Amino acid sequence: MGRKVVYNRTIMDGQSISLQVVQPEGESRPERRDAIENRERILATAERLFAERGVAEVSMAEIAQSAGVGKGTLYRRFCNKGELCLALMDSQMRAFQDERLSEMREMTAAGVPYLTQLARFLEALVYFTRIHAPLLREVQQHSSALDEEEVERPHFWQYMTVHALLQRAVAANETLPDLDTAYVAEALLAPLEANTLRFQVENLNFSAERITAGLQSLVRGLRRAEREDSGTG
Amino acid sequence: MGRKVVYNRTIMDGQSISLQVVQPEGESRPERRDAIENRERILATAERLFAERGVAEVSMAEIAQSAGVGKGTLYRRFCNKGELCLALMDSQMRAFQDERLSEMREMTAAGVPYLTQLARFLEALVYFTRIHAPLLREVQQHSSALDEEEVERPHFWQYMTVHALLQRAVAANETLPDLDTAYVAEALLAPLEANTLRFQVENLNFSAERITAGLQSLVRGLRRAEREDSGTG
DNA sequence: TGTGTAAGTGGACTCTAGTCCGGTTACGTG
DNA sequence: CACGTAACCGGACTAGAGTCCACTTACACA
Repeated sequence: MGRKVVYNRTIMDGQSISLQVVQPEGESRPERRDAIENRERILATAERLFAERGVAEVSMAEIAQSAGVGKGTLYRRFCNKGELCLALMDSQMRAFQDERLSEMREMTAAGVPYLTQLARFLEALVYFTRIHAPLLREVQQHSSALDEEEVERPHFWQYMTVHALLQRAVAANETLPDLDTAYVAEALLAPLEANTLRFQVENLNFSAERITAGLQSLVRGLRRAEREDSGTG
Repeated sequence: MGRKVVYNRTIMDGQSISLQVVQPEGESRPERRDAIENRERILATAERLFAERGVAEVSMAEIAQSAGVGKGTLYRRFCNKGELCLALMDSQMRAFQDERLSEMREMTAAGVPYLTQLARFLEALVYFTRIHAPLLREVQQHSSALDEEEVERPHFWQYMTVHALLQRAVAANETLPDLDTAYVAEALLAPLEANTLRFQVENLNFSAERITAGLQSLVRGLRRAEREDSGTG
């Protein structure tokens, strides 16, 4: 029942940001050669079939058959369809994380306010999520079912990042001091859930720019009004 | 493929709020007696089984069998499990809508700002959603799959309400004038999606009070800063 | 090079959602 | 009361997700 693959996670401590990669190959024995070949064939096949007909229209059985393996083999590597989808995005998710982290380091070095960094992060996330929405939908569908191990859920690092930025914004006096950073992080990420975003883009015809602007207006609302501190004591 | 039951919807036009109930019995022929009996037996059975073992643990086949009808009969009434769940909540959803509408009328009459009304609406919605989360999860799971007829999706009235309140807040000069009310309404409701709320309550141990407070801080952020209008032109 | 064993493999199996369709029955109409 | 028809009914059927388990094989070690 536990997941077979452990993905990388972003770790942001109080002072700095680091990327910690946890790989399954750190274990005792290396993967068997035939297993590696099969895994790669599975991924290549899934990618091709998904591209041809869409993620939702391709069954796990079909992927297995097309890849020339049995269902048992497929499920040994990927507990469910979501995990397979996650694996297909893995390198792009790593790249995205790396880009965000270095961008934030640069902005921090340049003295850009944390709330501005947050707005920028959300903007980037809008584009990333929109592009990968079909795969992410599958991923999130399955991860929401798992109660245990929230830390391992694929988008925990998004939450970590937003939360850390909010905490720093509070520490830097950019917001009201009693902001509930943990909840607000959840609330800001909720409209970026793949399903929700897809609905907004495809059914409501919201553009990515419009969504970004809307999120930024919410972030701006967190800002302590500049004249407030000279007001009623 | 179309839905068998049409539920009530809240209609908020520019000036007033009204509740429009659309009932299937407005059609040509009344329902057959045996059909009515079966429907009631199905609903009672489903309610009992859900209470005993949880919504997710009860299959449609089991409901049909326990109610003494075939699967075909069950699906004739309720296109999917979500619709069945929706039917089980119907009276309570109507009551909730009525309460909100009359509350808002009173508040408007008393001159309560629209953003305050919005905060109050979201608070009530937190409690409602939390209580009905198991059923709502099923409902939302299915409605997100349907692309067409967004107007009919069960929570459209929530969106309508929030959107209308935001529009009035803009008109009443309570917010910045360029607020994207359509998007912000979506964004404020996203963290109240049943799945999301359940995760926050059960896995993160957020209390309803905490969630309400967090949402209120976001709503407060929409408020135009009081001293702003005397500032830079 | 032989061997033990843990990892890998395939496909039959279960479980559930949802569809289909031939037979049945309530009920408005004459 | 007879009758036509549209609504109703039940259960067999399809299809997909995920599980299970007996069989096979790579590979570390002797």
